[in-house]
Amino acid sequence: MAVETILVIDDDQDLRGSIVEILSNDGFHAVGSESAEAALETIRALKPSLVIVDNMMPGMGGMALMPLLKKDFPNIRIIMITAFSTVENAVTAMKSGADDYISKPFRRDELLVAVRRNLEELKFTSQFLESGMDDILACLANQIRRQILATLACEKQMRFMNLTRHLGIADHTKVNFHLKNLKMNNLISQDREKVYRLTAEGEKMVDCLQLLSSRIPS
Amino acid sequence: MAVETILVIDDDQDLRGSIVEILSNDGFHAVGSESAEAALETIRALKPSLVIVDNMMPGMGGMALMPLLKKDFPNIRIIMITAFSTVENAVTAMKSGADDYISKPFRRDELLVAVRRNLEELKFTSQFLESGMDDILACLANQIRRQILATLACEKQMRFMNLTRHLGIADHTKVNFHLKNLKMNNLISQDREKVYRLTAEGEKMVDCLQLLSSRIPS
DNA sequence: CCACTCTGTGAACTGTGCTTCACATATCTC
DNA sequence: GAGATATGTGAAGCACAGTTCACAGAGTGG
Repeated sequence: MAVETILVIDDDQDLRGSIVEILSNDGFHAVGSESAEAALETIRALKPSLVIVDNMMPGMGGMALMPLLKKDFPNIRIIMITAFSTVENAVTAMKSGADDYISKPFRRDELLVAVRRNLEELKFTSQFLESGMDDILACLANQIRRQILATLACEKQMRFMNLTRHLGIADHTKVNFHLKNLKMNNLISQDREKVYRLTAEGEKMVDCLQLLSSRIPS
Repeated sequence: MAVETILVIDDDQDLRGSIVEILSNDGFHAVGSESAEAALETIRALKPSLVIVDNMMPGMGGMALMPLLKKDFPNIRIIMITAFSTVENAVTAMKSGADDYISKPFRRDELLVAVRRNLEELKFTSQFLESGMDDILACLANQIRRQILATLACEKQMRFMNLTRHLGIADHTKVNFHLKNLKMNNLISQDREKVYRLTAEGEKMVDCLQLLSSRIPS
């Protein structure tokens, strides 16, 4: 999370150099690549957050590169440089998978604005991809587990069979199954005396659930 | 959600009557029942929020009633009246599934405090059982669906194939599957021009997810 | 009109989450 | 120490979510 790396792909060395320079001066870690083919390796090595690519290049153009890129690195943002400011170019750029585009010729601040905007959006969307998210949400998407959390939030601590009776569930192994799940997700813990409690994270989730339930239309 | 209904089960008519009176005077809708057997029908009919039951009764005692009750109506709270204030009685009461207990003899305010506390906790825990909760959370517990939500939150509106390319997913039918799911849960909508957008509820969920992700430890 | 993209449906397959049952160890109580 | 209760494991089965594939009507552009 140090500095954002940006890869600039353009066969025109002058343009490429000047883009890299502009970005570098603005505090980004910018790297250039003179062809799409060469870029693929660089991307694999550097894992840039953002790629700026010219759509008109000898060999593989930007249009062809983008599907490949999106497929292997879905969370890399792509800004395409289109030849001239025509609606048509813009549309085709977006259609082939670009997240944004700028048209030649562009000013320094046009470039920087586009870059910053896309990095912002990237930060926003990548929040939703955080690894733990799936597990936590799947864990919460079960009535019994939420009931357990709610109960522990009220009673602070509880033993196994006590909890089972409290929930009115006949089969204790069923409760055990869900307790294990909650434990795996670090929402509850069990001390030496076998007493179950909410963890700090568990309490946070209880808060979140309360907030969520207040937002769900009845 | 009008007035909370409370069922009082006690074979002692004097005690039962006075409890019902105390509760009624405090604004609750209190009903009496003279045996556990008779109570079961009343419960089925009235769906009370809370049941107050004496554990020493001819016929089925409170102890025997509670597992039955919890099984059929897991979200009814049970307060047990124990004969005398002994630790032993309290423990066995809780062990057999009571949510709370009061010991004879008790004062008016002891009763009311216990009733209010349990109704509070009931309100809290029943939030977590809301029907829509399972569906929404299960819907959010999927990376692709969250990605779609995030994308729509950024771009406001998007067509099908545009979205598909943006996500970098090769198989469009896969995206379609998740879109359908999101639509079913009213998080996104589609107008006549086939443009997908977040619904109001979808936007709320995006907010919730953002909040959630900030609370999950990296 | 032909070709191509867009948008979507339905069926087959697969993995996994949840439940249930049978059984195994502790732990407590008398 | 014997019997009950508490706590937990592991395997079998079921249902369902997610993926993939084959296909099809609707639009669109040349």
